[in-house]
Amino acid sequence: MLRTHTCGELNRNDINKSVTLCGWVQRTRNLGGMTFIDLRDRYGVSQLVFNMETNVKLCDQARSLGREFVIQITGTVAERSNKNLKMATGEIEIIVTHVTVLNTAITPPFTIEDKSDGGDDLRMKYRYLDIRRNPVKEALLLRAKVATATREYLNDLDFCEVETPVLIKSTPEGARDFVVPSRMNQGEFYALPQSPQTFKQLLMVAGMDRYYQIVKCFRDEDLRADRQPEFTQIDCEMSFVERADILATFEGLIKFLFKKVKGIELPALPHMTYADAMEHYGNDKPDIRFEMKLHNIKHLTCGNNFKLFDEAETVLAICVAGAANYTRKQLDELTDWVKRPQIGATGLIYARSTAEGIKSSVDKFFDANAVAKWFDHCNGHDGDLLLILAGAEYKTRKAMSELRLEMGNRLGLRNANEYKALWVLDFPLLEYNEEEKRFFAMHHPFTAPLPEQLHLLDSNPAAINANAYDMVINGVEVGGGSIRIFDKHVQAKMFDILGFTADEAQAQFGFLMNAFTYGAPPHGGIAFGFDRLCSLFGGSDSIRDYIAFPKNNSGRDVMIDAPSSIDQKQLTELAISLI
RNA sequence: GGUCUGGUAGUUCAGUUGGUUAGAAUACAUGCCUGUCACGCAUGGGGUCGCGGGUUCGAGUCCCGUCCAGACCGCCA
Repeated sequence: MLRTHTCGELNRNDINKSVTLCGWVQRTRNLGGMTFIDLRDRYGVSQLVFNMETNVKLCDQARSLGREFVIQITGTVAERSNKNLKMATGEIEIIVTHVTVLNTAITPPFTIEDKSDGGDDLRMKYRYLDIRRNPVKEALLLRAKVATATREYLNDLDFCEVETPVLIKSTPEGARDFVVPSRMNQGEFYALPQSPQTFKQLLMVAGMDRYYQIVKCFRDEDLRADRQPEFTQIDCEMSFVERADILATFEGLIKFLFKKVKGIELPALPHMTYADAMEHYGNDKPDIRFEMKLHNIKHLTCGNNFKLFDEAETVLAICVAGAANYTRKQLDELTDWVKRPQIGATGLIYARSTAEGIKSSVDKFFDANAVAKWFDHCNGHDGDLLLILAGAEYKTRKAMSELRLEMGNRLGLRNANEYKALWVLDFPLLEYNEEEKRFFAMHHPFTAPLPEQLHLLDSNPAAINANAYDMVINGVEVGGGSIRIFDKHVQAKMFDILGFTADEAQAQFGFLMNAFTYGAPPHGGIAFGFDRLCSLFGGSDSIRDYIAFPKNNSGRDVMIDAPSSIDQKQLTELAISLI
């Protein structure tokens, strides 16, 4: 070992010990007769002292050390005369007797400090320097902690971690696949898994009973702050269970993680149906840290010759508690906000309830009594502000959901240190696509209908709810899953409803349907977005902070400059010609 | 595919109505300084104003195009 201790562990108990440390030069403070160096490693920072009176040559050597030089020093731990209580090692310093430069370094493109002067772009290009910084390092350590705790919980419950292949078969449903050409099978392609879905179901057929895997998944879709082309899931599956068993097991997991990682006792997770979530929050992943529910006031607004409301499919209101003092300027600004193309509302109607009475932006059409009824319907009181959007059902509900979250942000109701988790249940099984004139599976084609609705598969499949569930925390979908179809006839019927011919189904998923003929147990599972979970624990909106080497907005790794073109020889081997 | 925002020193940014030699902070270099810890002080070097075109006597500034980055919409079973 090149060192006896780390830079973060020494304290007053180590005084007079002779130690050897290795690390990077964080900063040099040259005071003339005396030089201080902060030496940094993964564990912390220790101050080194060099004194001109004691050793001129050593002092000169210390002064010549540049930022980020890698050095090894030997010296004696001493108590500081001036203590720095802001530092973990601030009571001691090392009186250095010997310095070895292990490596020099050129000046880094940005400062290696907690609050770096580097922009995102630059920090990604030099991610290996970025990770030297505390915030990024801590994020990776947090991630490792979450992974360890996950394995601890699942291993204790006899879950078996199994690796599934990364080179698999492309399937048309769902997200775009990343594809990999096969040299040995020219003209054919592997796909990278969007999830190990079919493999974990096959493991259930194989009798593995309880499986999990912390696994990379790949989706070739456009990116967001919380979406990467390769991301990590905690992928789980269980046999001989019903929905309640899965919910209990993985509610247990999330509670365990909160306890272990954050020291928080999470209360029991409430259950909410998809229908209720859409009605009250306009959203299938409601943020229930605050109320401000959506109310349909269409029935209270008809027949007053106000064309907008009369012709609207839906009139939705939210009651913003205590916001009646919003100024005209603020309301105009909110109106502009909802009119942005991303939200797409045509306008915003508001009403204030104050001690002086009720005033609305539609006073011309509705008297105070009429508007008072709206307030009553929304459980509003004096001092509250009603915000109203009207229009087509789907679009208006979506816009109102966005407005609700925005008001939550503006009023500080979305505290990153407060956690409200819930289960959303009973999603529709199918979605009808108008363009393609066919049904798509809302979750995936292996999701079982609710048992009591199984008979509707023939008569009215659109009315069926899936035996599926999402875990939502603070408005973030952290996990989702379902009880699976394990009957080959039901699975065949499902493919039929989704518009697969028997031959197509056999070609795509024959391996699974064949497996189901050999005795598939009832089973179900769930997958958690591991990166999102980590960012939630870390209190950040961006999962990139919790991924060691993330891709940028355009799916590029700017550090290694990937993707990149390949040479003609490689293309020829693969029998690929570019357009 | 679309909307919006940004691109000026190594870095983070400012730059007025289009007008003299494009600034600040920090980083870097040199010198001074014996208790600093965001050390201090002094001096210095450092610019293809993303790129291309246009308007103009004159463009960092206005216009068009393009590239890059970020946020969002579409997309993400």
